Amino acid sequence: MQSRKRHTIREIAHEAGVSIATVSRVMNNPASVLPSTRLAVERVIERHGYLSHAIAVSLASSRSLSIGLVIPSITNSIYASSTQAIQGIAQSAGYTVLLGVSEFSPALEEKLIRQLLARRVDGLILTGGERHPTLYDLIDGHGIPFVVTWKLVEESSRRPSVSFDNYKGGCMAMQHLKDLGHRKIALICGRTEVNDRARERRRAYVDTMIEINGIADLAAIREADFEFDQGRVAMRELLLQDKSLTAVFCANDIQAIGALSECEDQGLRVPEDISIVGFDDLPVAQYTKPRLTTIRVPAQKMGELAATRLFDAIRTGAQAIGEQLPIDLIVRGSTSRPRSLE
Amino acid sequence: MQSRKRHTIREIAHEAGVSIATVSRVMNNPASVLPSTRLAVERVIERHGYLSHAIAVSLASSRSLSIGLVIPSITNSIYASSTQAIQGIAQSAGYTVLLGVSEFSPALEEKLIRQLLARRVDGLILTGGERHPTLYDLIDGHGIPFVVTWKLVEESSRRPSVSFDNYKGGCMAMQHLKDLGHRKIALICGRTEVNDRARERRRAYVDTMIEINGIADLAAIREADFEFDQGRVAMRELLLQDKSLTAVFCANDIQAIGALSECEDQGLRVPEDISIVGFDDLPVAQYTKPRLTTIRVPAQKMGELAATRLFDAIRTGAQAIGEQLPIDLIVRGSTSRPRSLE
DNA sequence: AACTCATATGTAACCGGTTACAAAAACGTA
DNA sequence: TACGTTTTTGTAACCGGTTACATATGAGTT
Repeated sequence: MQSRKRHTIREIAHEAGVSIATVSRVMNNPASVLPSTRLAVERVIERHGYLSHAIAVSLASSRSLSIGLVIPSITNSIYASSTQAIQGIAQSAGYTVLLGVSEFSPALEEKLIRQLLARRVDGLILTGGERHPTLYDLIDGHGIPFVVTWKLVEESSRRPSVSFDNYKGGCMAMQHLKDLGHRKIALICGRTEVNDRARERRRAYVDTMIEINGIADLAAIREADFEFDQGRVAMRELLLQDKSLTAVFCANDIQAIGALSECEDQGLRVPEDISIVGFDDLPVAQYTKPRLTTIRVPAQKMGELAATRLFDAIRTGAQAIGEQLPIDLIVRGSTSRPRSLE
Repeated sequence: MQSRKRHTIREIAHEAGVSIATVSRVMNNPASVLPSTRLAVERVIERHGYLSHAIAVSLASSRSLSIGLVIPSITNSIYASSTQAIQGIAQSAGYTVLLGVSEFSPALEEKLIRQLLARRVDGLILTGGERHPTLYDLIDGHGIPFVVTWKLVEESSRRPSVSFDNYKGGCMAMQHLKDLGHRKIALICGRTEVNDRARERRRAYVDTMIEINGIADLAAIREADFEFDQGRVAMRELLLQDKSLTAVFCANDIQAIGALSECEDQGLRVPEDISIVGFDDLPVAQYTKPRLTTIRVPAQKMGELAATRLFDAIRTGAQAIGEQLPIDLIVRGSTSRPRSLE
């Protein structure tokens, strides 16, 4: 059908015996062209398998029809599901998603954001709210809308976030353990120095521990990467350190599953000997043994809403509108009253 | 620092008192500019937070510095890990990844590929090998290199694939069950009409069953989506239908975990009462109870190699070079000899 | 001083579209 | 038939860079 040579609008126009403007119209606003002309042009386009040069279109029209998405990781399936949702909305709006993965590195994230701005994305979806103010200035300077996900940002900051409250979620998890009667609770979470979501959850842990015991023992905190094995190792260390532990709050399900597995390997029964609460409610949390008590976060919904709000902002030219989404404690089989209270 | 107004190379040039060509050189080939001039220009660039307009750069230089990646799903973490690998390689080569998610729909996939071609990606990474020949013609017509992943394509087809052999993997899994002494084996797999990987694995099942029993019972095959719950439902149906089943080959780990959970709920012990083999070796396969016997596929390695080969092809202008990657049977706790042979 | 040659910079055509505006064609009406 | 309107099409400036080529500058040689 199509030959090796790349076709341009001028060639199509010439062959159809019309001007380039007419070809452009046929592609963008067919109703504005006489049906007979349109048909003739369409035939030529079809015959050559002509696809308009989206880059040239972007340059000329100064709309890129693309948005940038920066996430810390894809393999952590919790980000995958919001990404998938964003992707779906963007796709059906005719937008392409330019993906950046920051691997939890602020420097890399900044580089990616610059790259995306250089590509003149029409909008930006970011993960987490913590970054250097000049980076926000840079984004503002380009006058493109953005929304922050996975991290609630105060209204007043003028940085719209479509997210849930990580601190609140952490409190719900901890409160659950407290209500069950646990006092000796440890924490396994992500690396707070590069992850403001983990930091919020950790803050919830600390505050609740102070509420319970008047003091929070920092030695009962383990920070690690989002991998099953890291959860396992952290759990092992905690058990070694304090035999009297009755519960662990794992600030994400991946680490919780690792911890769960370690307990089992050590002959500890969950929840009889030790209770475990996760965070995220990954699909797999219903398939562990026992099933995981966890905090359900609306990852997919958040992705959809973030994308929707971003497109609204792109359309109206105003700033995106943030929103706080609800979260739930999902009680399953991995938590119960501690032994001593049975 | 930077004002609301967008800056162009001409403004920078004017302010630095040089020509636009010089600014362009400072950005692309600093060594070709006198240090004093360069410094002056860089200062102006810095002061305004100027980022060159990547779209204009692409148009003028006819390189987009982007590649397209089309996958059927992100949430299935097996695609996530190859995607992450591709992303990493691309990023460090200064390329941006344009992501398309086809949701296992051939029509949507075609639309996405057209969109990516229109955006003039410098190369394309596709998932699976099966698509309409005219679509391949379209890609060839644009003269850009591509590589197929997740599906081995015959050398002769001139469609380079960086992949492993799904059929072989299926045979390894089935052979394992056969060697253990199983005869009544069921299959749970993906939807073969839209997934050529599932089709290959299914073919392996059928061939091995014929090898074992002289015939393959199609009633023992369940096709479903990649979700835990679908694996569970399929397993339930199979158990209802044939009590004498001693093993199930689940052509992916997600469904295998669902099936495992269903067995447990029904009071069947794995592997004593029933053996289960998965496929993919997701990280979580080591965290089920019992741990999952499965086929390890080199998802990450495949992503890295696919990207590397694609960039080689982009650089040389030749077609990409395919490669077959090895796979392994990982025997864990979910398989054993059937009861009758104990 | 005159001439070469290498290096640094500038000029302008070009990449492939969009779109404001002008021109032409078609239509309705007095 | 002539004229004002509306509809359809064409012309050309523009989007913001790259890059081939031309020109200017300066060092080195005789």
